[in-house]
Amino acid sequence: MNYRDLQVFLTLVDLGNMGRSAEQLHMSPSTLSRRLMRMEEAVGATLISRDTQPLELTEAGKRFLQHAEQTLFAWEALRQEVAPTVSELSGSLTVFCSVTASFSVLPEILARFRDRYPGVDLRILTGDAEESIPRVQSGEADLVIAARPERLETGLTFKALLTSPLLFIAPRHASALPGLKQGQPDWSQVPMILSATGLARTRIDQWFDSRNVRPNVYAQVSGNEAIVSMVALGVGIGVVPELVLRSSPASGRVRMLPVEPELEPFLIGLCVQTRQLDSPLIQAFWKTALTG
Amino acid sequence: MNYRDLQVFLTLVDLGNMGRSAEQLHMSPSTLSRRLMRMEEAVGATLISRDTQPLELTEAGKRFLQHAEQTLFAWEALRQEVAPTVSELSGSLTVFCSVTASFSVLPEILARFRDRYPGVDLRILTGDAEESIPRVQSGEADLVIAARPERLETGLTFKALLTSPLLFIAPRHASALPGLKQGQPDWSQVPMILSATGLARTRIDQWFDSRNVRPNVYAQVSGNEAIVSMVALGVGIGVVPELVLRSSPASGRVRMLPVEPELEPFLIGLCVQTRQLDSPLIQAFWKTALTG
DNA sequence: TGTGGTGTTGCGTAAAATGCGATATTTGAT
DNA sequence: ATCAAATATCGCATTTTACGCAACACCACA
Repeated sequence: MNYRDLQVFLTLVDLGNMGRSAEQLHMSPSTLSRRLMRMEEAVGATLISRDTQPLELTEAGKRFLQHAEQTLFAWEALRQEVAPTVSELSGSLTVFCSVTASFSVLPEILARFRDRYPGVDLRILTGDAEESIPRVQSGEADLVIAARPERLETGLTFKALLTSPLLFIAPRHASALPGLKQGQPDWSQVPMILSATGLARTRIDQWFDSRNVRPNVYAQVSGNEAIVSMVALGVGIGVVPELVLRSSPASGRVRMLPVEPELEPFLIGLCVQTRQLDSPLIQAFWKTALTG
Repeated sequence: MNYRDLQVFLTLVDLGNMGRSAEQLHMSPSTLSRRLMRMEEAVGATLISRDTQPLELTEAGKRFLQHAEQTLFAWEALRQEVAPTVSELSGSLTVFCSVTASFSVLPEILARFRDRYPGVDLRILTGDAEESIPRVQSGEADLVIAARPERLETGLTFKALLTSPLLFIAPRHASALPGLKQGQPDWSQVPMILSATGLARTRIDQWFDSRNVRPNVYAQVSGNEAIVSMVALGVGIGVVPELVLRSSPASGRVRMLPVEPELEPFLIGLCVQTRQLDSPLIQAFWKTALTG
């Protein structure tokens, strides 16, 4: 039994559903399931009755919940109390974050960091992903949260946090688009809505090249979010990272289009000038982001 | 950070010494050292100042000790409270334990078991290791803690708990034994003190056979403890499991004799009739013994 | 009788913990 | 003062553990 388990249990109780909890905890349902089983074996009793929805705590489970809350609270208090100088860390840190990345990891990292280092003046810039590398190189930004570029310039260090597949999306209903029936679309006909620039565009161009197809580019958009909206309107087919799709309000009016071969997924993570890794502020952020 | 870590920390604080703590916790000093380092990283502060002997707690360490005690206490209370029927387990369980095994694992297992299942009437028999298998087969004993025999009869299940090397030992001083100078002894000359029967004797006989030597057996003894005493008196060379040697009061007057090849080590563990593994009492003991 | 959603299991793989041996440093004894 | 024993830590190879994926069994609901 470890403290991470306790946190996992709290989430599970809170959401009352394995799948959703697994998602929020960034793990697979099977892992979560087995983790709960291990906890139950450690306690020596069933904690959660699975035969109802939402999941329901057993008596032992309620007792364990109390224990978990108390212990985690005491643990956090201890860390706050004992951790030296760490909370005295102060200064200013500029983080550049691509819009795509800001949907996923940014909120969590930010919450943890603000909690741990309230004295640090944190400035967040968001913008197009392709600006990220120049910004960190020029020193405008100390850190970047963005997709890993094809080739990483020397002097930069990148550490992945998560991956997100690049997906083809089409309007869910009314597929009255030229070249789009069932089966594979006719790529030379169907109107495409693509990023104007950036890594996603590079990947897509490569994909079409490798199939010797010249796509019918209907619109070039800057900003992945706009792509989802336009596809939802039925204008054409688009390509966006799954992350963007998931958090888009228009995702319900859009469907995934399976293609072969799949586009190489986005690798989203932290990027920083290697020689800056010694700086206490940057080190603090780096660690906060990497250790759950 | 897990609960096992907390227990480890308590032991470390109690003994004030890494090596001894590692021994008591059945782990290597390096493991213990790294474990402590991990804890310190998790807390965010140094817990124990290493530049003194005995080890001394830092301020953060004292605070953490308090947390560890509270948490473990709450955890044990929870288990007691919540574990179903388990504490109501009652009946009688007869455990046969070889003398060799009784030096190592028995006390710990017993302590845990009595603590967890106070209602069970526990009878301990000790005796020669070779009696153990017949006893469990005949049903005189429900469980056996002993060395694993060469060939395990069908219908029996064995689970190892620890290993202990078989060692040649000689008198520490006054090696005025015939055939024993520096270097390898003259095995046909040097007087040997061996177990009369049992697995140890089988192993030794095989060892001499493989070297085509007929040993000069000075005395055949029943009971490994007596061997240590006789060797200490300077009568001859003996062979005993390290476990016996370590807990013998005469171990200081005896020295190990490195030989090639080494004798195959003893495998000490739990043995039970396979079909009995379903019985709640036996299952309880089995689990208690196996899960630290 | 599907159909979408639930939690669980088998299996191959990736990550973490461990032990052994070597090393640097300290402690104690002569 | 100096040697010897003991102590904690580091590097490396191995074992153990946890994980994700995919397939599965189960349930409600249409």
